[in-house]
Formats: sequence, structure tokens, C-alpha cells
Amino acid sequence: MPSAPARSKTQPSTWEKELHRFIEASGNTTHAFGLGRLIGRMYALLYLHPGPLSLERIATDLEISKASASLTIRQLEQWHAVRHVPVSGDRRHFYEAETAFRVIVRDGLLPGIRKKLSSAGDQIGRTLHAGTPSASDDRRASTPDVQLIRKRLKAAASLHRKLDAVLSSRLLENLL
Amino acid sequence: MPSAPARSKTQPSTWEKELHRFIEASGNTTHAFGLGRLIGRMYALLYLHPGPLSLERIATDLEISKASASLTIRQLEQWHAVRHVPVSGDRRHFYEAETAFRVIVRDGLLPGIRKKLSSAGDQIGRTLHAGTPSASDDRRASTPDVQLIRKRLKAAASLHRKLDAVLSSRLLENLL
DNA sequence: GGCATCGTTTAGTAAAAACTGAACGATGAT
DNA sequence: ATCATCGTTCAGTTTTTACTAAACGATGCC
Repeated sequence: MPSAPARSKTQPSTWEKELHRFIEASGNTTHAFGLGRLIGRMYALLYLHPGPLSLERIATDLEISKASASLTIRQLEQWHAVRHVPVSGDRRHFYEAETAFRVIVRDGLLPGIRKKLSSAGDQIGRTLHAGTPSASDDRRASTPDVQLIRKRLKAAASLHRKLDAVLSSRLLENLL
Repeated sequence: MPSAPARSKTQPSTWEKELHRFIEASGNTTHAFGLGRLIGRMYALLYLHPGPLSLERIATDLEISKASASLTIRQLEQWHAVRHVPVSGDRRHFYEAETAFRVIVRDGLLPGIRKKLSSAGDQIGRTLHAGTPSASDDRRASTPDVQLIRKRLKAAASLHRKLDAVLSSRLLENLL
């Protein structure tokens, strides 16, 4: 019998293996939504863990480097998906998952989406503006094509406004 | 003066340059949402173009290969964002943008999101099931840790159900 | 002060995704 | 039937993204 290392590394039980599987699946989900695989894995790890975890512990558990852990944990913080928990007498950083999805959606997800949409909205406005007939032009001066395009741009602008209204209303968060 | 090519390639006007800029920005937007840059550029091109465009025309306008154009156009078709328009007496494939965003959201976007979410929901169920105390166990047999994790998993399952309900209701599409 | 430990930054590497060119099969024209 | 043209497939390449190792700065400890 080989001498066991100090760090307990017993065979994982079925339950623990299932938790690991859950973590991997979470990574796949976030990845499917274009958010990278690590962010989902890390959040799941913290979400499934009662009590805070140190940064290094997170890194070893997920089998990633400290650098990646540091980078990803800050993304999660930006999204309000994770909280930094100071532990007195310990210089290390501990983190725990925000379990109130409502908060994550309200303070993290929706603002992020709105920001991305706003630049799109700006562009719609710019293009629409570039197509407005100048004062010197007679009405009906622009070609039918340009008129059609402007109509479509207006429809896009309208969609953008409605979307933004839904996202900034508390409608969505109240449903969850 | 070099002899001009047959294909008219006059200097683009300010308006045309702005349209081009719009197309690029659309690509950035879709890319920001994890959908690839081409899909946004291509949809924008078609959206801004009155009347259908041939596949090759799309490729040359976007300065991409026919292969990419073919692949991307099919993605757009899957999302109901683009329609194939047969032109009698022409073997080429012509496409036009679906301008009713409502249709794209209902038939393309939401089903896609729901599909991705469902696999996540399955995994939650599996993990939860793996943690249910077996009948032989006394009640209170599982450790407090396991109980807490199960509680969280149930919360996740609840969120998933609510999300799915919102996405499958016609609430969202009616708002746009 | 010097030492040890932690998190971050940076520059480089590995992995993944996007894109292309060429070959192919299909379809219609002559 | 032969040829030309179009869209798709597939293997290979380029570009982008994700990740790491190592150096660094900061902070507490002796």
C-alpha cells in the first residue's frame, strides 16, 4: 500500500462525479451562449459549494492556472455572479456564488446586453441620418431604393427601442 | 487612363459608404452575442438590399468565398432570417431578408435558445436525481452539505422552468 | 529590514473557430 | 452527350480566442 499524500484524494463517489459532470455541463451551456466555457464551470463550482472558496482552490479544482482563475473570477464579479468574501486573518481571496439569480440578471446580465445593443442602436441612427434628404433636395428627391432602405432602418430602430424598453423595465426580472 | 472593367466600380458615395459601415457594425453586433461576424454582415446586406441577391453576389459584396456564403446563408435560413426566392429561368439561388423581426424571433431565435436551455435543464434534473436520498436511508441521512446543494439545484431547476415558460409564451414576441 | 505568499500582468503557446480553394456532383443549356 | 455553371463538401490554412508559465508587485510575517 503506497503511503497516501496528506491532501485527501479519495476515490470520488457517484455523487461527487455527478457534481463534476454538472460543472462541465454548465461550462458547455455558457459556451453555447458565447460566454466561454470557464465562466460557467467556475460559477457552477462556487454555486455547488457551501461556503467560500479560495482562488487557488478554485484553480486546482477546475484544473486551470491561477492566471485563468483570476481573470475569470473578475468576469464573474463584473456580472455580480460572484462575491468576494474577506476572511479575517487570511490574506487569500475567497469567493462565493451569488445565489439570487434575480440579482445576477438585473445587475449583471441585462446591463451587459443593453450595452451591446446600444452601440448597435447608435449605428442605426448614424446610417439613418446619413440617408435623410438634405434641405436643398426637393421632397421625393431620393430614389425609391433609398426610401425603402430608410423605411427598413426605421423599423430596425423601432425594434431596438422596444427591446431596450423591455430590458430596462423590470418585467423580466420580476418573472424569475 | 487604364481601360475600365466592364463591371461598374464607381467611387462609393457617402451614403454607400455608410451602408457598408452599417453592415460591418451588424457583424460586430452578432459577433458580440457569440453568433459569428458573417451572419450579421450577411443579414444586414440582404436587409438593406431591396430585392433578392444571388449567392455569388452576396459573396463578392461581402468579399468572402462562395463556401462561406453558402454555409452562412443556411444558418440564416435555419433562423428564418432569410428566405430563398426562386427566380424562374435562373438556376442561381436568390435570397431576401425576412423583414418581420417577429418571425425571426418566434421561429428562429427563441427555439434556438430554448433548445440550448433544455440540455442544461436535463443536467440539473440528472444531478438532482443523483442526490436524492435512497429509500433505505433514514430521513436526515444525507449530510447538511448535500442538503444545501440539493436546495440550490432545486432553485436552479425552478429558474429553468420559469425561463422556459417565458420563452415559450408569446409574451416576448408580442412586445416587439 | 528580508522572506514567504498571494494575485495580477504580460508575453508566449496551444487550442478552437472561421474561412478558403479546389474538387465534386447536380442541373440545365446547346 | 458535352459543356458550362452553380452550390456544396471537405481538407487545409489562417486568424482568433483561450490558456498558461513566469516574472512582478504588493502585503503580511518574522
